[in-house]
Amino acid sequence: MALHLVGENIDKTRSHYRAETGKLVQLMRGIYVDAGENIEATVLKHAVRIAKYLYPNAYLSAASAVLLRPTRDGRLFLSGRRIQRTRLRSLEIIQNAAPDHPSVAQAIVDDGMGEFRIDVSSMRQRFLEGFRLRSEHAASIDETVREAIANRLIEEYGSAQGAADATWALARENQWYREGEHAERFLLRRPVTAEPARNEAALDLIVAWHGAPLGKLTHDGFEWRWNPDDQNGPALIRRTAPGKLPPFILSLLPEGWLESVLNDRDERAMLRSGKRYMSNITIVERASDLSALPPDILLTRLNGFTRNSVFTGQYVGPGRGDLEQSFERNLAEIFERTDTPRLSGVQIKAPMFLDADGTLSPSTGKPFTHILKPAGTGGFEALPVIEWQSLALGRSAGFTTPATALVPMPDGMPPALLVERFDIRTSLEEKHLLALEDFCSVLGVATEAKYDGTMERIARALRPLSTSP
DNA sequence: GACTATTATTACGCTCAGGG
DNA sequence: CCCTGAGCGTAATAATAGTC
Repeated sequence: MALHLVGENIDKTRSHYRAETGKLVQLMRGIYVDAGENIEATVLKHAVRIAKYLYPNAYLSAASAVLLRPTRDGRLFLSGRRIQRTRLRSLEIIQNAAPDHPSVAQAIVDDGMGEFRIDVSSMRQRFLEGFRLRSEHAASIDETVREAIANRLIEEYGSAQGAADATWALARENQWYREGEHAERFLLRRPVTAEPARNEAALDLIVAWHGAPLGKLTHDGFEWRWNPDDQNGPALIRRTAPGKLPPFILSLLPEGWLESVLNDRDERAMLRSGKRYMSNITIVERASDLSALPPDILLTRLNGFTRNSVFTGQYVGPGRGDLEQSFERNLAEIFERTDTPRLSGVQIKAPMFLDADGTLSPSTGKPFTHILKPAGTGGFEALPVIEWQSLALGRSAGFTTPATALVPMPDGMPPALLVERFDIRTSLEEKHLLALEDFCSVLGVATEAKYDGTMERIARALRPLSTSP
């Protein structure tokens, strides 16, 4: 590792000591490089990382937003609150003042020291930046790059007029009227040449509900896009914040324990590593994958294998094993396969399948009919029993509750709670199709803010959506 | 762990080049 | 000739790397 940043991968005392003993060379306050290596090359290689370290609030703009590295002559373009020029050896970081409401997206950059995220100008923003007057940023966008951006915009918005309208919307917000006008003229004047430039990092996923495609979810390296198919069913997935993952999809993604177990870097990696989700949703890369996945249909009911609220079938899921291996690690292993359903929610849960002879096994490659909630550790051992108790109380008070049972667990573990899914079909002929949506996705609230809501807020959000308020 | 020195941030004023 | 926008410098202040 050739670059050392105080507060990121080295601490201030160590960096000072190593600089004093000649092992490191200080370039600027907080920025060090190995003394033995080619300093010029190191600076240029990690230019974006250095820029983010120095100016955490600025975003990459103009040519740098396209390249995600400095230009050939060593210039890196940022936009932020103020104008600032910083020179580090052969690298020049040029910052200009950002407009009031810039449109930025996140890009993922890997300079050999690991991936990190940085804000960059969106396509529309970049296009407008190219028409700024007397700006070095604008000059960095040459004719071919401008042409490429225009093509991407036309592709994204369907037509030159659509792209011009979208660009105008952003221009108006920032009072960049002159730039908006130039951009429109550029888009409408030129003959439309169809040369779809595809990004290697792009992702093209099919989202299906009960096995039938609902639409396409694409990621172009910067932003998510949701394109629904023509259909007459309910609009299950609404796109609220442009460029972001639709909240409905976001609410299906693993969180808490499962998220840490899967160890996926971001939403893209998560969606690529899993195929099956709650609410009868499948997300796959190829249409052929859809038919290969088992349909989630409830054929064996739990009450057939329950006596006195205790499960009487055979549990063949993961156990604790010998002392070395923990149950959580064994459970995590079933999620290594992409056809194991993913569950949202913070607690530990496992997707299970109950077959006709009462065998309860993980849903890997099998239908997902029941949810197993094992006991936690560190004071949460009794949670399944408490949850079972609450459901039983609710049932006797007249509430409709799903079928539940306590499952005796192997290796001396406390019992787990088994809950029957009520959102899946009970036969192939069944015409009722259900989907569940949590209020995070209805309200468009980040999953971290899950427990911050109020009843009033929920009621207000529900009223305009409901057909029988 | 506490003090010192450097740098980002902010506001404001000045200059320069285009445009009307 | 004036107005406007981009870029730069300066001074005061806040944050934190550097130093002991």
